[in-house]
Amino acid sequence: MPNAELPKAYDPTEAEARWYPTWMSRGYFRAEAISEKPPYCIVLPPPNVTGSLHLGHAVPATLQDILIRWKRMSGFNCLWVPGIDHAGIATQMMVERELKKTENKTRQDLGRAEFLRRVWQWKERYGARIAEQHRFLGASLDWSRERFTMDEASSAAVREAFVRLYEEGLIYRSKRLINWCPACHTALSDLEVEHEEREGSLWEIRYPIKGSDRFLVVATTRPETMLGDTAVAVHPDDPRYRDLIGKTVVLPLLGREIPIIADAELVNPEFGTGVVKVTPAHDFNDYQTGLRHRLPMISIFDESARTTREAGPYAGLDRFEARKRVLADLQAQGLLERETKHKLSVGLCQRSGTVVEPRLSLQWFVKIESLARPAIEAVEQGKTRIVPETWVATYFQWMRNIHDWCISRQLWWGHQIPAYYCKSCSARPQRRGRAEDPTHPMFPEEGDRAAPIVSRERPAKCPRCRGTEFEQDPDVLDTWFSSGLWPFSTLGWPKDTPELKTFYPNSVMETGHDILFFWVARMMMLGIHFMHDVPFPVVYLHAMVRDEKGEKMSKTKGNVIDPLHVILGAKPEELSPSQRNKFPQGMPAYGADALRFTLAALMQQGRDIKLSLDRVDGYKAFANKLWNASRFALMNLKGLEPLAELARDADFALADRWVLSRLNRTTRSTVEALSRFEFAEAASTIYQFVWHEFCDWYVELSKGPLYGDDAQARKRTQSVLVYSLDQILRLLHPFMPFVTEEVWQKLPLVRSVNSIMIAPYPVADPRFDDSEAEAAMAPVIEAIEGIRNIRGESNVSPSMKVPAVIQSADPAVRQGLERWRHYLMPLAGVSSLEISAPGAKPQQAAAFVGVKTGMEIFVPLAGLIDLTEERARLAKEIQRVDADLESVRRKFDNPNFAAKAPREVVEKERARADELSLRRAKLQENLNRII
RNA sequence: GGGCGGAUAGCUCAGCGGUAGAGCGUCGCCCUUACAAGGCGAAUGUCACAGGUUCGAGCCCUGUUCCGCCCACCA
Repeated sequence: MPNAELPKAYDPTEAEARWYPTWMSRGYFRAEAISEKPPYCIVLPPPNVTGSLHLGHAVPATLQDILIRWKRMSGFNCLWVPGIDHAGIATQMMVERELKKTENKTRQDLGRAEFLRRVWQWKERYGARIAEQHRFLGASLDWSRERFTMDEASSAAVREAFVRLYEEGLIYRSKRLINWCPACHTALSDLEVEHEEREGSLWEIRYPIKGSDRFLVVATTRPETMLGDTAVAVHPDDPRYRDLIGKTVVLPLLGREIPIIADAELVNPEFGTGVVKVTPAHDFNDYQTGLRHRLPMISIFDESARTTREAGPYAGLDRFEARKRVLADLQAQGLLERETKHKLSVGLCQRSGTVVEPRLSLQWFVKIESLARPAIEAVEQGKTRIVPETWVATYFQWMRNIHDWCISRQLWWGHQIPAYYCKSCSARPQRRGRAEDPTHPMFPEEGDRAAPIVSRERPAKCPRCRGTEFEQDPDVLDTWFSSGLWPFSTLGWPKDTPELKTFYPNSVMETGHDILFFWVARMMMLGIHFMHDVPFPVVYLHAMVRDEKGEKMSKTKGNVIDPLHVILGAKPEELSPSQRNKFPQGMPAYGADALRFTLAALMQQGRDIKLSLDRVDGYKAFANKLWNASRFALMNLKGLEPLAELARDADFALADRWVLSRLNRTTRSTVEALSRFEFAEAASTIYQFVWHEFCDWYVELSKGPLYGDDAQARKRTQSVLVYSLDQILRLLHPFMPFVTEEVWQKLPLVRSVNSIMIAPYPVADPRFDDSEAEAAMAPVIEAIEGIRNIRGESNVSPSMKVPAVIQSADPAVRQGLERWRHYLMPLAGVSSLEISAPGAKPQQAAAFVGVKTGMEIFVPLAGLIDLTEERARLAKEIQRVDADLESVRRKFDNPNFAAKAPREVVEKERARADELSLRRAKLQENLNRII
C-alpha cells in the first residue's frame, strides 16, 4: 500500500511547491463574470510597488484568502482581485534613491520620459516579485484579472472621475497655503503630514511701535518667518494693547511698516505676550488671519525652503540657517527679549521625514463636504458596517472635520492631470519654483486666471482661440485618488461591464486600520458618488503586525521579515543582522500553512499583534500533527472501500458518537466565528478539536477496534476516522490550504471534485449533536485522567501497567465505566480494573477523587508510592478544595445572595458546595488512611 | 488640546457580571508500533492602583498611574 510510505514528518516546502501551480492551471481561482452562484468579491488592497512584501502584507493576503476559500467552498462565485499600487511619491523616491546610488544621477539628469521608463522597469521587477510572494502564501487570487493603478483601464477611470468631478464643480484649482515638502518638492495632503512632538524654544522679540519709543513684544517659535510678517495681532479685548490697534509697528531687520490688527480668533491673550506676529504665507493660522484682514502674503521661502529675495539681506539661506542669522542680529540689536524652552509639534513629510513647510501655491483640490456627507450617512444608517466597531467613532470624527483634499503633486510618477493649457491664448501654468509676486497676492475667491481645458483626451482645438498647441498640466494626482476608485475601476468602470453588475458592491473590504482615512474613507466617498451605492457592506480592519518586541516593522530598523524567508527558510547570509542573531544557522522553512495559521490565530481584534516566530513553529508542529494523525489512519484502513457518506444509522460506539458530536460542534463554532470575522476564534476552535479531542482521544480510542478482531467494529471505526478527517481537512482548508489538499488527496473518498479547494465546506448537522454521548464520556475521561494523575505524580513509567479500583456511589457511573472499561484500561495503562460501590478501600493505594462525579480511584502501588509525597499531594488538594469551599460559603453567608441572585445560580452554587464537601470528605478520609 | 486602545501566569494573549483560561516557555516521567515537531503528568496569578454600583466585579461606573496609537493650524 502506498499509504505506508508516507514520510514520518510533513515537508511543507515540497507539497506547497506542487499544489499552487496545479490549482492555477485548473482555473480554480477564476471567477465567472456571470454566474448562477451568488457573488462574493474582495479586492486586495493593492500593495505599493515600492519594493517587495514584508510580513505585514501576509495578513491581508491570509485573511482574505481564508474568506475567499471559505466562501468558494460554500458555493459562491468568488472574485478576489489582485493588484498593485503605483504609490506615486514613495516609488518615485525609491527609484530616485537607486538612481543616485547606482548612477549618481538625479531624475532631472534623465528627463521626465527617461525617468518614467526607469520607474516602469522598477514596477515590472517588484510587481513580479509581489505576485510571486502572494503565490507562495497560497493566495487564491484571480490572476486573469490582475490590475495596476496605472494600467490603461485604471488611467481611463481616473481621467473619467477627474473630468466628471471637475464638471460637477467638485474639483477646482486654487492658490492656497498647502503642506509642502522641501525635499520632495511637492505638495502633500494633510494626511501625508505626520506630527511629532519636539523640544523647541519660544522667543520673545521686540517690534518697535512707529512714532514712539515703545515696543510690542511678540512670541514666536519660528523667528525666521518674521521676514514674511505682514501684521502684528492682539486680542481686541486685551486692555494692555487696545489703544494700539490700528497703529503701525516697524518690522525689525527689514524695516517694513506693518499694521497692528485685532483678531479674536488668532490671539489668545493668556499665551506668551498676547501679541502674535502674522506671517500669512507660512503658517496656517496666519493664513486664515491674512484672508480675514486682506493682508499681503509674502513668500520668503522657495521650493527647497531657502529664503527668496523677499528676505532681503537674508536671501539665499536655508531656513534653519536663516533662523540663526535672524536671532543673532536681533540679539545684537537688543531686540531679543528672552528665550524659553517650549514643546511644539512639527509636521514631517510621511515619506522623506523632512520638516514640512506651509507654502502658498496653485494646486488642485477636491471639494469634500458634499462627498463626505453621504459617506457619513452610509455608516450611520448601517449600509456599511465597520468591524471592529471601535473604529466607527474614529471614522466619524475624521469625516465630520474633513478639509478639502489637495490632490495635485509636483511629481513625475503618477496620473498626469487631464488639464490642458492652450499655448496661444491662455496663461501658462505657473512655475512653482518661483516666488509668488508679493504685491499681488492671489486670493482663492479671485478665481483662476489661467483656466485650463479639462478633458478626457487631449483637446484638438482650443474653443477660445482655435489654437491647436496644448501643454498638459505637469502635475500628477495623489496616489490615493486612483486607489479610491479601486472597488469599481477594477471591475471595468466607467464601462458598463458584467463584472461591475455582478461584483459591485464588493462583499467586504478587508484592510489595515492604518489606511482607514487614506483609503477606506476615499473609497466610500467616491464609490457612493460614482456608483450611487456603497462600495462594500462591511469594512473589516485588521490589526497591524509588529515584531516580537512590539515595534513597527521598518527597513531602517532592520526588523522587516520577508514572508518567503518564513515560508521557504533562509540562509544566514540572506537574513538581516538582528535575525541572524536569532537564527545563526539560518531560518528554518516553516511553510505557508504555518505562517497563515499563526496570523489567523493571532488576529484578535486589538490594534496590533506581535508576531513571534516561535508561534509559527508551534503551528508548523500542528500541521505535522495533522499529517501524522492522517498517516495513522491511512496505515489502518485496510479493507475499507472509498467512503461516500457516513451511514447515520450505524451502530456507533460511544467514542464514535462522542467524536462526531464534538466535530459537529466544532464545525458550527468555526462557521459562526468566520461569519463574525473572528479569525483567531475559528483557528483555535479547530486547533483545540483536532489536537486535543480528535488526536488525544479519538485516535487513541480507535486503536482498540482497529487492532481488534471485530471486523464490523473495525470498519465502523475506519469510516468514522475517514469521515472525521475529511471534515477536519475541509474545515481547515481555508487556513492551511496546502497540507489539507495534500492529505485529502490520499484519503479513500468517493469524490465529486478532484480538489479540496472546490469541495463543499462542512455544515453542522444537528443530527450529530449528541449531548448524551458527551455526558457519557465525561466519567470515562475523568477516570483515565485520575489514574494518569496518580501515575504521573508517582513517576510510574508508562510501560508499567498498574491495577486500579474505582468506587462510585452512582450506579449510572459504575455502569458506564463497566461498559467502557476497554476504553479506560489501555489509555490509563491499567492491568486490572475493579469497579464497585464505595466500600473497603485498598491498602497501600494512592487515591484520587473525581471532581464532578466524586468517584474515588485507587491505584495500589505498594512499594512504588512515596507515602510522604502522597500525603502532601492529598493535603494540598484538600487545601485547594477548602479555598473553593470558602468562596462558596461566603456567598451563602450573605443572606442577600439566596434572596436576590437568580435561582439557577443559587442552585448551581449549592450543588457545587455539596460536590466540594463530598470531595473534601473523601480526600480527608484517604489522607487519614495513610497517616 | 481632543479621541481611542492596552495593563490578567515567566512570555504572547483569550475571557467582559456567577468555580481565573489557552498557547509558548519551565519542571518531572517516557523513544507506549501516527507524530520526540511527540506522549503523560505538574507548578505558576493581591486579574495596574483607588473608590463606587451589585447578593456577587478582571468583567460595569468614576478617578489615578504607566504604555501605545490616532486626530488637531494655538504663536
